[in-house]
Amino acid sequence: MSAGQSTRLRARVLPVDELDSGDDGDEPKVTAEKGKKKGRPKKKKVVGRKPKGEEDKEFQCDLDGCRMSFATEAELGIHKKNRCTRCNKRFFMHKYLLQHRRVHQPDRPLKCPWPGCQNAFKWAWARTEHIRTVHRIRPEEKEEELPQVRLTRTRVVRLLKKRKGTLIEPSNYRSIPRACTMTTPVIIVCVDVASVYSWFCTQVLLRYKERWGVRLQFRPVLLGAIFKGSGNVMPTLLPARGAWIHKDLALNTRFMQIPLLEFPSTFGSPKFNSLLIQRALTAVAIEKGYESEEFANTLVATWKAIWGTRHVQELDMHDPDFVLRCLTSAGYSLQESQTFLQRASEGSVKECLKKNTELALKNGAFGAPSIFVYLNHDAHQKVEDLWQLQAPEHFIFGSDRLDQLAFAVSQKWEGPVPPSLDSNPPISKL
DNA sequence: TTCTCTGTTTTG
DNA sequence: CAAAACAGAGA
Repeated sequence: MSAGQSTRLRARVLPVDELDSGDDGDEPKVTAEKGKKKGRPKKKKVVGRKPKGEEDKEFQCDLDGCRMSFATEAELGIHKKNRCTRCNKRFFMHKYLLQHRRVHQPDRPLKCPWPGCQNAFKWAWARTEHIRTVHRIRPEEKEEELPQVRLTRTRVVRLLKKRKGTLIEPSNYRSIPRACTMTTPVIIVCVDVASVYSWFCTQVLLRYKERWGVRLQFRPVLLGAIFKGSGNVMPTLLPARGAWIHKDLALNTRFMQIPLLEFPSTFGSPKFNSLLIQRALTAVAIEKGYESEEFANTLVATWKAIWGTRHVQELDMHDPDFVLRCLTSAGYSLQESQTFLQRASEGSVKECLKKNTELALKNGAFGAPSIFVYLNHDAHQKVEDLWQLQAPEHFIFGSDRLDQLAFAVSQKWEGPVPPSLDSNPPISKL
C-alpha cells in the first residue's frame, strides 16, 4: 500500500462504464442522462499495463496544450476523440482527459492536514470532503454563541484557501497545528557513498519514509565537487576531528543500529574516489527512479560494501570490478550490473550527476548528506521540475538533524530506530 | 448509513 | 482560466 493511503478507500477496479460499443460519433452523455444508466457492466476489462503517455512516444497529440503521446496511431486516434486509452471513458473536454490520467496513477499527493491523519487524495474535493466529514471539529469555545461557525463545507474550504499549500491560523478550532502540509512533502537527499554520514542518514530516513508519508528521493552527487564548489574541505583534515570521527562513528553505530565494521584504510587517498561509483549509481537511479526501492537498496548495498565489510585488500573505489561487486551485491545480475557500469561513462549519465551536484550547490549544499525539503509545491507537479526550477523551503544538513527534518515536515521524531509500524494501531479512526 | 471517487458545472 | 463546488455512483 502506498504511504498515507486510507485502508478504507475504495479499492478501485478499472472503471469501465460508458461502454456503448464503439459508436464513436456519439456525443458523450450529459449529466441529465446519467440516471438512465442501467446496471453497470460488470466485466472487468483488464487493460494491459501501458506507459504513462508522456512526451516521449512516437504519436503525439497536437490538440491545444496537450503533450500526451502514444505508441500507436490507433491509440492517438482514440485519445483525440476524448477517450481514455486506458479505460475507454469518454469526456466532454480534451482538457479533462489530461486530468483524468491521475485516476490511473498511484500518486496521492494531496495530504489531509489533520495531525496524525495519514490520508492522502488525488482530488482536492475528495480531501475537502474528507476533512469535513471525518474531522468535523468542535469550535474552540462558546459553541452556542457561534452556531454558524460550525465546520461547514464553506468554512473548511475558506481555511484551506487561506494560503496555498499550507493551512494556517485555524484559530477557531482546537487541535489543528499552526501550519501543516497540504501536499505530500518532497524530501530530496543528496548523497555520496564516500560519505558515511550519508549512509546513516539514508538508513534512518528509510525507516521513516512510510511512517511520515513523504516522498523521499536520494540523489547521487559528487562530494568532492560540493566541497570544491562551496569552499569546504574534508572534515577529517582537521586532526582533532579526524581522531574524533572514529569514536563518533562507533557510538553512532550503536545509537542508530547500523552495522559499521571498518573505516576503509584508503580513506582520503586517491583510491577513495567516488566519481565512477557515483556515476554508476546515477545510471541506476535513472533506470529505476530516484524514489524507487531498488535504488535505495543499491545505495545501501554500496555503503555496506564500502563501510560495512572488512576489506581483505585495499579498497579501491574507482576500480570497475569493485563497482561491479557493489551492484551485484545489490541483487542485480552480472549482465545488468555491467550495463550500469557501461552507462556510467555515457555523456548523459555524467551530465546528470553533474547537474544534480550543481543544483545541490545552488541550493546551498556544502557537504553530504544535504537534505532539501519542498512543502509548498503544486500537488501534481513533477519532482524533477521542482528540483530543477524551485528553491526548497528547507535545507537541512547532516545525519544528526533528522529531528529538525521531522519538525520541518510536521511529523513526529521517534529516534533513529522508530518502533515498527505493524505493532502500532492506526492513529486516526481511519 | 457514511464516506470517497470523479466527471461536469459553476465561480471568482 | 484554475479552483471550488456539485452531484451521482458505489464501496
